[in-house]
Amino acid sequence: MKIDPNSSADLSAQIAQAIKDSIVEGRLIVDERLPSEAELADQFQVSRPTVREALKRLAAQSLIRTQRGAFGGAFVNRISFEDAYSQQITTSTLLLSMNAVSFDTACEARFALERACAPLSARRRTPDHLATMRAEIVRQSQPGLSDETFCASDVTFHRALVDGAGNPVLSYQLAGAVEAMQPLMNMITFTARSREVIVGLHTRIADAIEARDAAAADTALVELTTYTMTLKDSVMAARAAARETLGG
Amino acid sequence: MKIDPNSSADLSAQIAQAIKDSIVEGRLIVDERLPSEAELADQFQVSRPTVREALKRLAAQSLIRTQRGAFGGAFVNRISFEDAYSQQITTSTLLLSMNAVSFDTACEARFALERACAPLSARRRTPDHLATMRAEIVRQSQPGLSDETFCASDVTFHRALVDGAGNPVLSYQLAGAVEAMQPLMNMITFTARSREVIVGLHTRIADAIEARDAAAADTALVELTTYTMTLKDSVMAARAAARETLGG
DNA sequence: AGACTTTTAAATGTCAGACAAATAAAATAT
DNA sequence: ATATTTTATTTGTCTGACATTTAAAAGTCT
Repeated sequence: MKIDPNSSADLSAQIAQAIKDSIVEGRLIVDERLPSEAELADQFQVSRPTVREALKRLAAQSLIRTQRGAFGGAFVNRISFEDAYSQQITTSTLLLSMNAVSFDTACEARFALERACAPLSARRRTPDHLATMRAEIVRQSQPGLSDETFCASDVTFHRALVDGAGNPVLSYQLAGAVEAMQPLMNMITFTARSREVIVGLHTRIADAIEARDAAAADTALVELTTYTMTLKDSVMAARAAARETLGG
Repeated sequence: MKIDPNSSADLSAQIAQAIKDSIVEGRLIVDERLPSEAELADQFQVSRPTVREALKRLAAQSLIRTQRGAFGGAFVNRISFEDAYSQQITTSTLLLSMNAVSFDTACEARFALERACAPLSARRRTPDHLATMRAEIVRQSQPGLSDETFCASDVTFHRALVDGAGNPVLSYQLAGAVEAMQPLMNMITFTARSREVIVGLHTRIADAIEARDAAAADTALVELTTYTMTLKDSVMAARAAARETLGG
């Protein structure tokens, strides 16, 4: 692990990259202890605060964890799905909220990925997954639900569908797509009528998953996609009209 | 933004979380300048090194960037797809390499997601995407290619297929799944015979995408999935047999 | 001998103060 | 008007110190 003191990059960034490379390429293995901060400072010929900044960069990516006290130190972390989930959700949310992505693009990606999970979910879902879906459908049918609650329930429903596939990698990938869409979905479920339609489609999806009927699940998902896009278009049109009225 | 000095968590972690929340929830917007390190230290009632550790955590997640000099400082970063890609790839690679995921699970996820892209790619692929796919097929047909080169080309081929869908969110999601699989794929393409079959299937996929035939592309992808799993099983069996011989 | 308590050493967490280096605005000189 | 120099601000880095945590080691009591 070498660093270049004359490089334009920060020393702490270079050190973090060097250690990261060691982890990714397997030179440092899970639960292995890194040298102490003082030793690292000595090895890289920098001060301890610089080493610490590098270690904090790695900790922020869940690549290491630190423990205080004698025989403490920095240890290579076995990255968990939970860690990966939350990173994924944060990144996806920011990508969408910073307007780098249109609603259409995000929506298309989300439903394309979800359709990929549906056949697997039809085959492998457990009674637990089904129970979650049914429970959320009941919740969504309650009158007077806030948009936030409705959409949170929507997310739970779809995550149960995805988790039903029994593939943690798919769950991890979809977590970002589904959760990040929630704020965007909030704005299109404000009428009782649109909620009714969504609940109806959710019921058809749950029925199909229960019957292990992949084709029916796919059909319902496609309809939900189409309906979501339609709703979004009408919301946009209504807003444009409102602006027109105000402007004129 | 408040922090609790008596909490068990590090001050720098708390500060990083507080600022992160401000960004995710929109109180800090893209390109907005954060207070200087000295001001932050004052606000949070901590020292500058502690503030710096917090900022480095955020920089590691591409949430902020820093600039030296007068009128420099820390600015909220507009997260780019490139940043998101590389984070995604690192996380996925680590998840797989740390053995949290079996080959079967990773493979299933990868091809399920890829099948989700294929119909979109058949509809929207540009001549550029097709040209990349064809070029990589030619490369893969060359004799004497190293496993690494063959698999790197494989990744490029599949990324062209995915990018053909013209949906950056899908490309971003798939980047992790496809790239992270590469090291695992390396071990199953060591015979000329298996490469021939893979190239044949790639050709069928490219043909289908060129003809905008989504169904044919899907069929070929399914066959590629099956074949990949078969190859992996035979590799595993061969290894087990080799161990048996050595052990007996 | 065994169980409990105290000591100790090592490591991270935090702080204070200083200087270096970069950078853009402001002031100055041409 | 342009080019150069100065200056103030801010991040990057270093040194040295102390606080806190922790587990092993040593000591003490039964």
